[in-house]
Amino acid sequence: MEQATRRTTIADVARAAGVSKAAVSFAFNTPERLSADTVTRIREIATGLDYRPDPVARMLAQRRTGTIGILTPQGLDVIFTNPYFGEFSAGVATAAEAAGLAIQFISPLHGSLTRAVDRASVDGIIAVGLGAAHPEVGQIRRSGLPFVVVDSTALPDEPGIEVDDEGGARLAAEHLVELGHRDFLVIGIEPPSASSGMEPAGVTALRLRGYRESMSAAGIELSDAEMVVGPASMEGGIDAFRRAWASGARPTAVLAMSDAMAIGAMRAARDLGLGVPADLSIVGYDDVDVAQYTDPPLTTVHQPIRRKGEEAVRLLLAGGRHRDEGPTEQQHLETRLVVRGSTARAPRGREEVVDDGR
Amino acid sequence: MEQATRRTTIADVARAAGVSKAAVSFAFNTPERLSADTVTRIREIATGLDYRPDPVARMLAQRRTGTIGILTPQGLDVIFTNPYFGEFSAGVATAAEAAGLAIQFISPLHGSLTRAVDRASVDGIIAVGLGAAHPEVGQIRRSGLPFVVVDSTALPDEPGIEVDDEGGARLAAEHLVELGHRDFLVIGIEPPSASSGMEPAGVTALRLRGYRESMSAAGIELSDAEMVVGPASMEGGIDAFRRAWASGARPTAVLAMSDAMAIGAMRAARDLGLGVPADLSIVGYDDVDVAQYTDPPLTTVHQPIRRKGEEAVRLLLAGGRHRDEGPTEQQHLETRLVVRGSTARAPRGREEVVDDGR
DNA sequence: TTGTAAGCGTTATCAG
DNA sequence: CTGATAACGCTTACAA
Repeated sequence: MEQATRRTTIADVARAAGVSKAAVSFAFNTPERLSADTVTRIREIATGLDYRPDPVARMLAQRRTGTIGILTPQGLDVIFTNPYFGEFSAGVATAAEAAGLAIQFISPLHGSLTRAVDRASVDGIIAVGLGAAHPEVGQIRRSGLPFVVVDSTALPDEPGIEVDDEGGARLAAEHLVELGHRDFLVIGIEPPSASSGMEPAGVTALRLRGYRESMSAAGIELSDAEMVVGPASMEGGIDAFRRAWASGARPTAVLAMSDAMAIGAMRAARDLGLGVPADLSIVGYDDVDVAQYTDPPLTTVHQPIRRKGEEAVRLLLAGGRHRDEGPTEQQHLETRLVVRGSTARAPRGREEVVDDGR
Repeated sequence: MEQATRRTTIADVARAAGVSKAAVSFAFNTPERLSADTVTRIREIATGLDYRPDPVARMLAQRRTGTIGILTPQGLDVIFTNPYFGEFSAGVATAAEAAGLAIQFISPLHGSLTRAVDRASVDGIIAVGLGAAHPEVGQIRRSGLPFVVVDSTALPDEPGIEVDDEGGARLAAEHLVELGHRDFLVIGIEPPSASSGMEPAGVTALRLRGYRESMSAAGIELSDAEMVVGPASMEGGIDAFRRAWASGARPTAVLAMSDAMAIGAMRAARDLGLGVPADLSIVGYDDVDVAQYTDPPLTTVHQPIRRKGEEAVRLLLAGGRHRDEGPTEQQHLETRLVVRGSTARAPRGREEVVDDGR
């Protein structure tokens, strides 16, 4: 994979046009500094020679790459196939493109995120799902690169985008409680260290708290046995539900912390002969695009995923955090419940069993 | 978004260690060329000064970026939210990571793909879904960058990955014919120029031919009215089916050229009160992950999406095409039908109406 | 208006 | 075996 022939350089054009390299540069970047006809002459010769400035050389000279990095502790293979992340990236891409910036994914290289950060040539970083345990935050801060964090509640000191995870979870559980459910199964997202999960442990804690608030308001306590975790994927959801079922859980409602897992759980429940929502209600989280296309359509907590991405870029461009700089900026986004078809009143027969719920 | 303080450069380290810049470079890249203790001394000083080589400078000097580009005529927003592309990218990422390469998306910048190509700093390009109408192929070829094409049947002269699109389509239609269906609706992928579609017009033609082959083998001719196109997304599928329905089409089976569209069509059909597969059978194309999780699970044509990505990288690394070089290499991949729950025998009542099929 | 020359931070060449 | 020195290709003060 080597370049075959030598590219035309700015020197070639300069020589051919009988001008200096600077003139050629000006002809492209600051035409107003040159006489109109010199500009056209240079440009003609340049196109004739098929000259295109080398982007790398330009980056070095300008000391900017025109690229912003999306940093994640997960591998690209899981990132690219995760709808939540896809939509987030789409948001980032939209805003970046508008600003004329390219985007680059920074993901563990041969297992090392640190190495990946060192090798990445970007002007700023959007770190998503970084936990407090990730030393990369320090690394980035030391590097002096502006950065913002997303889905990283464990890093309250960093500038970043916040959404009301707890509030959303509260709404989800409340909805179920109002429908008469008392036997729950919570499906959480496994800590990022496990490498295949998509969202950070940070939001897991927050959402769990939200669930609990609504439940205890109704006099329900969630036991440890009523929660199971796994990677935020459809397979993860299937697996999680099966495990819970195998260990005796017989919920009438499940609260999944990601739509992907909710969809998986739905399939697993069906495979076990349960009707959704007749026998089992399911509420997801994120309101990913596909949530509208499952059958039944998924009741879930909506969060503005794409906007999160866009705002992250905006915040980064607006300053992010410079090394040793002042107070941090935070951006808050709303979350709301979207009731669709995967939830219904708790089944009659089961409702009896409720009170010994523990 | 500017860098705050100056980074430590190789010169700083050299000065501090009392050696030349070259020595410092060697200490990291070719330690064996230096005496053991000089190496450790230099390295200590380097880490003490928190020195990390500037990736851009390194790229310029080495004249390689360590990055391969994924080129698409669609915008990143559609790319990132399309499961087919996500899985393909995941494949590319896997192989790239193994080779220590980063990946970069090259997508129209302010509407211009050409501009994006010029600005991209990559060592090689994987172009997906480029039609013959895209002048970028010439641009890349002229640039001397190695490249391979994927999903670009219109470019038979370029090295690339081929899958048996036609054969897969044949199987899909055959399956339906065997189930007694005679009234079809084909949902195709809209030409790339329309900008929101995901897959190229090239495969549309190929798959259509496959459908037709199986049908005419059964004495069925597909009329123009029995085909509708749209962007390869779920919304595209909904819209396509609705349009067809509105203009009077009453098929018992639909052949969708992408799973996303098939899922959308399924939803649209349901919304119109049709049972799937009782009243309407649906076959998709691609066998994207989600196809397993719809209800009913989608019968579809499987193609090895991730492997396509991996093979593309392998082919690129193995040579791709250099400027003005010899014969092209091609890679062929299989395709097969996966029968799941979205297809069933044609409904009795309808089967009568068949023969006036046009 | 245009040219000169000094970087930008590495790696690679080539004497010592 | 080391270590100056020259690329690498472009931008950008500063001169002319």
